[in-house]
Amino acid sequence: MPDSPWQPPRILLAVDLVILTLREARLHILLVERGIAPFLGALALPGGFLHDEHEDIEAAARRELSEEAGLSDVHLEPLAVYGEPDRDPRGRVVSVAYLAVAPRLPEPVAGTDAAGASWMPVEDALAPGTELAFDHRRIIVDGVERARAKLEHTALATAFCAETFTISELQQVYEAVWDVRLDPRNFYRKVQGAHGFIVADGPMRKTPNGRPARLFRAGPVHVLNPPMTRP
Amino acid sequence: MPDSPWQPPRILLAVDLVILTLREARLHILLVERGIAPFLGALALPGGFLHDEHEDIEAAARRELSEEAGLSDVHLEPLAVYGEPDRDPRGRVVSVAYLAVAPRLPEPVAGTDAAGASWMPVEDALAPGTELAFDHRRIIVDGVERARAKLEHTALATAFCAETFTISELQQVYEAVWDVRLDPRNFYRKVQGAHGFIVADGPMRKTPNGRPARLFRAGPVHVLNPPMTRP
DNA sequence: AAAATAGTGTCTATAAGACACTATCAT
DNA sequence: ATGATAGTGTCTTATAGACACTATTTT
Repeated sequence: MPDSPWQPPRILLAVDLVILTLREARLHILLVERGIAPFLGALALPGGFLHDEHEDIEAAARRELSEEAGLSDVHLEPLAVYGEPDRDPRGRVVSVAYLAVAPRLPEPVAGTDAAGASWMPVEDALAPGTELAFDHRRIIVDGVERARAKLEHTALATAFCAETFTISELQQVYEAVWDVRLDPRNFYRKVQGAHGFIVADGPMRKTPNGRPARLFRAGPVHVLNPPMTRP
Repeated sequence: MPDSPWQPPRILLAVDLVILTLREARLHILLVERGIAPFLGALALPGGFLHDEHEDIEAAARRELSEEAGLSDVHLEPLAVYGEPDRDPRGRVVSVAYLAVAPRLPEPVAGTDAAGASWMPVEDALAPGTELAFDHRRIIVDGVERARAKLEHTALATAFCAETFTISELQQVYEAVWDVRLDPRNFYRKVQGAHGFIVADGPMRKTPNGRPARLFRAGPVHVLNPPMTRP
């Protein structure tokens, strides 16, 4: 008697989000505390399963971004796929990870699903003592490394800033993500030399302390030329 | 009465392979002609569905590499995920694309599943007149762009070469993938200056025409420092 | 010898980092 | 005035490309 015809297996598809922002000049990531097994109580990336068979994957990522983090209109890009057969003890789950970058914002909105989410310095999140669910440590490492690399030759840094920003605020982004100190004077000329990276936003000014700085906004160019080289 | 509890949807997972090599100093890609609908008769990337629920995704890519292309032991790395809801008319299929780079090889082995596969210049594959299945044109573009970018700061170029190679062979890789002409003398010094990129393979020699060249093999370093900059 | 490719040396234009200096604010 | 940050100018050094030149082979 003939075998029943071979059918490809069906698997579960999840999205996970590495959401980065800057707080107090340090790189932070948004993590949620898991309320159910497995990894109950451990920290995890915001994310979840595809809602239905026809949902677009990036749309699912934006939905989770909104539901779990209360964020919209932030930079979002595919990061990688994580599909090890045993990465989820409940069964075969393939996850598409996204990298999101948000400007400086207040705490995750309490009273929403985002209430369980909190910003944590990336350094702490990756410290040996921090218990992270699934393979999320690896995903965070990959996401941070992606951000570091993209700062070099794309305008990603502006996604960490508000609509308008000063050059020294932009410098803080580079210093926090790369974890280095940069010379403000050379940084100033370098960032100005990358055509279309940033454009002046009127002769407006601002006053933290010291001479007021000119305000800029993200320019039309997303690929930096020349690139910002890491020391 | 209560709704039945929500269950996440299950989807089909495929792998697709962008397999690049060098033939006659031009960048080629391995394509198969589809023998079944949809896109019957169109060219497509080698690939297929996950075999069973427990198969590792990269293992599936290597399996297809062997079954459809007769290749083993070649460079293989994840490229991206393609999951548009309507990318496959048969239903929801999410594909994980891989980039493979093979050294110069004879034709795909006839008499195997690879018989239907053939090497084609990338330029021809991407020409407007070429009919490609699914979203494979986009995947090829992404794969080639990935190769171009990785040549700059990794040792990927050596994956296009045999075990040992001359510096001018390595230069041909860069010229074909980047589609530029490079000065052999500056290339020579530059490639030598990237520590650990290539190492001499004895004082051996070789004879195409002109002075014999020294032979090298891939060095231990995979991240180039300084990088090979594109003109 | 001529042609061809391998390999070395050197010059020049440019870019990157160090850092002195000026400008404009708060106190 | 002092301190702080913004912004400009300049010098030095490292690097990328142009290209002359030597070396070693085949025909």
